[in-house]
Amino acid sequence: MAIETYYPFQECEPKWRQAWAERGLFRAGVGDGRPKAYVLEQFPYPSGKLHMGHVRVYTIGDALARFRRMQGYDVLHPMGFDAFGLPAENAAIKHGAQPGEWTERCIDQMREQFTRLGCSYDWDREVVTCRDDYYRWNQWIFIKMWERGLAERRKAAVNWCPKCNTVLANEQVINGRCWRHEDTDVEVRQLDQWFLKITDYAEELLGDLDAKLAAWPNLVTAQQRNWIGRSEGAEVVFRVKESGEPLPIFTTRPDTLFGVTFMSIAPEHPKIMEWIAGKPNEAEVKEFISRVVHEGRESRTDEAAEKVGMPLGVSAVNPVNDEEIPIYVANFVLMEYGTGAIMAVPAHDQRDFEFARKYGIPIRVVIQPQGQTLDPAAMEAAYVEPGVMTQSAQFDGAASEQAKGAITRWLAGRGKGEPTVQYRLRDWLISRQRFWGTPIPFVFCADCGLGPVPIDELPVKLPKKAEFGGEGNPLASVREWVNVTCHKCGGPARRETDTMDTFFDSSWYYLRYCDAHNDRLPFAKEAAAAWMPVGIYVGGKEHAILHLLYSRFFTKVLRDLGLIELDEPFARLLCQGMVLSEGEDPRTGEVKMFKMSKSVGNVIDPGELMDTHGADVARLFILFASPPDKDLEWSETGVEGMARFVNRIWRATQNNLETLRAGVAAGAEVEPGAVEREADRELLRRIHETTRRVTVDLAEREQFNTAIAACMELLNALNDYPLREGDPLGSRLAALAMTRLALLLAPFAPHLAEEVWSQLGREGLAAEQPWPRWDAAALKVETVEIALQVNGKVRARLQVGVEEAEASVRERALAEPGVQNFIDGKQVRKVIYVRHKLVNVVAT
RNA sequence: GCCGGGAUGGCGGAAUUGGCAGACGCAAGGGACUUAAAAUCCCUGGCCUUCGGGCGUGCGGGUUCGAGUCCCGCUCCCGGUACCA
Repeated sequence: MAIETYYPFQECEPKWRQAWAERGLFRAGVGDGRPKAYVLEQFPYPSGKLHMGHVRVYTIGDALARFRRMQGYDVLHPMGFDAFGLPAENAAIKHGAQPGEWTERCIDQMREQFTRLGCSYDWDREVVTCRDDYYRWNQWIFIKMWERGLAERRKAAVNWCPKCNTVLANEQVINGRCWRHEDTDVEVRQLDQWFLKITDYAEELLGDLDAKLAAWPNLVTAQQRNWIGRSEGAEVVFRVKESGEPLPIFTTRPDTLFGVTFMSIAPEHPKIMEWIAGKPNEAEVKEFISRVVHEGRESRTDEAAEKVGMPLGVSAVNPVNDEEIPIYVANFVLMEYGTGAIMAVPAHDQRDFEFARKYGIPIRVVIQPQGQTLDPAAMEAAYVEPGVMTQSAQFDGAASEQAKGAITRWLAGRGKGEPTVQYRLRDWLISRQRFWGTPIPFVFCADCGLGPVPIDELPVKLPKKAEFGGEGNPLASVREWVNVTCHKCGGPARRETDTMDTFFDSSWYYLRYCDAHNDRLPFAKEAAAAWMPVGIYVGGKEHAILHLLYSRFFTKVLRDLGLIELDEPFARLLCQGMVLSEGEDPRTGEVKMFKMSKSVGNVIDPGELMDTHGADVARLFILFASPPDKDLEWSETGVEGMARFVNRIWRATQNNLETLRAGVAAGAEVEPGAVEREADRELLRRIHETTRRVTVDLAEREQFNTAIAACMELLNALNDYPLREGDPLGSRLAALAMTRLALLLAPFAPHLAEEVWSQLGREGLAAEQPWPRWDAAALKVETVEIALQVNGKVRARLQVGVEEAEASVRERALAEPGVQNFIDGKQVRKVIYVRHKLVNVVAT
């Protein structure tokens, strides 16, 4: 009989995908009372092509979903497309197509690739954000937010990317540059824009990180904590000497108030122009401000940038001691944070210190380090640590940490200040001057002003066609779309042409999956309650702030709108690492591991990989090569090694097909009590041990690499097992091992699992089998090998009975020649006994 | 600077609660089969060694009978973030 040496994945894989589809195995919520589980991966932008990073996330998610399904859960494992956004619009400009047509083509291609990878999605629930049956609910939610005062249009200094031709959210500005255009500095413009008041939720977003997201990676919660940036301090009301008007500042160091020797305010501060109008220094100050502002935010906010300023010729009065101090305009003060004005304490703040030295402003020490005395003239840097209060009137001698509260209370008692909390988090700017997004459903009427489109007129659909490539937002040039009649007065009105940030779309899509076809609401409350929260969410850490923070915000808003009863959307979060491969740095020529990218020339195409080795080898390799949260180093030889593993399984099946089938026919279940021979017991123990390890790795640890390693060990054990002709128990055992291996591999290599399952003559599909259980009785051994140590070093080993008494083990251990040699001539001080592990003899 | 993560053979990585470091795989060397190669199968392998043993998880200390694992102090690497008052 000719034996097939290679697993014929080309024939097997499509066959099993069809079988799954026909059985409808992946449909969720078919109402049979099984417990529910929600496994979700971040949906992709439909570029048209899966890259290796996609393969990694979706393989991880699919393995978890398949596992839970076999465990008996009713699993919701959906997929969709984050389909609005600039690339489609750029493609439209480049190829002369409409963004919608281009996007739908890409979606078809990607859906095909997902299927080819063997992903077990419930496609009935597909969500595509650029279709009006989805984005109408964006508009609906937006209007509900507006009604609650959570969405508003206002004039503000906003970030503008000249390449995207649109504004950006704060979260989309990285080091002063556009998140999509690393080479493009963001400009600041004063514009009327739509904001979502995420700052209203700052405290809850922060608090729930600790209270409810203990199962999230530290990396993500820490980044969110930083981003929200809560600072406790005090608002202190200084007064302008000349006019008496209040000039509040925010500080986290009220303990240093007596050391204030000047004040700095932001160049954009609205008071400046009032103060200098008609003064001799007016031209000079204006020139300075103009220079600083034009210098650009990027260089101005660089910490290394020189601190420069200019006195305004106006003084402030310090509320703690009525001292008059000069007010400077300074380049490093930000208008957006606090009040745009800061009290300056050169002795205890490094920036103020540098500034004071540069402009000859006095430095007054008000906090002394324990047991030392600082001399302002000799200081080389500000002293920023806590210490003992000095030169601070009645607070002298107190610990500075205590004085913070004391001084704040003193101020509050006199109406000169109060404790406050500042956040770094800014409101979310969500309007974009682009075509390919959800139209913001508002209308401007010259008489009635700004108003929402009535709910029953939603969706406001994008026009089917627009002209791309011209100036500005293409939407604005579609006259018949823009010009409408006001629903209040019937007069002429104009649609808002801004569209929503695509992060709006992705902030609630996971809820839509719960009830994807609802045409009355975004989703029914009961449907969301049935599935939410997402049990495990798999995705990249690049969304640690953006998408994950916005989604948390939306969940809380939707809760407050009464749509759900849920505080946090994602119970667990798994952030997978990047896929790297060897490449050559285009600049330095250095050869090392890089993230796959065209510029480095180290991209591996998943399509080609699946052509060569099949989907299962791709899946297995990507899960095996590295733990999921670490970066993965691509290795062609590693992939080949995985193909060898798959072929070994195949051969182990084919070489003994008759025997294995006979074993299956005879009932491939073997009770632990029924085995006598050592080799049989060993194989049975291995089967159960592997079951245990794979189950624990999947259920509790999300460690696929060790789970697959365990499967490899089981195969090795089976290959070493002396399977003989005419040994019914042996053939049943081997059949059990092989069928078990198929089931344990089913989450990782689903096609292969089906093929082995069916080759061995088992009924049904592997994917619908219950997840195997392990039997503790089969894990039992009669003897274990323990280590014998002398002074902590292993000197011998000993086989001991599992039930053997401690005294007996101690006695035999001491009698071992390997131990005796090392305690000879020494005195035994102590003998440590650890059951089933070791005996350690302490001798000197 | 601050926050988070890491450092284990030639390489990717294991070690689940403080208990035999290096599972599993890759690469390597040797052998079998073959006219030959590929494929496959078998064997070897942390380093050093005077073959007794010694040394080994980034470095230096500590706790412990025992430390990759816990504590203190460093170094380096990766990621995030930063004139945030």
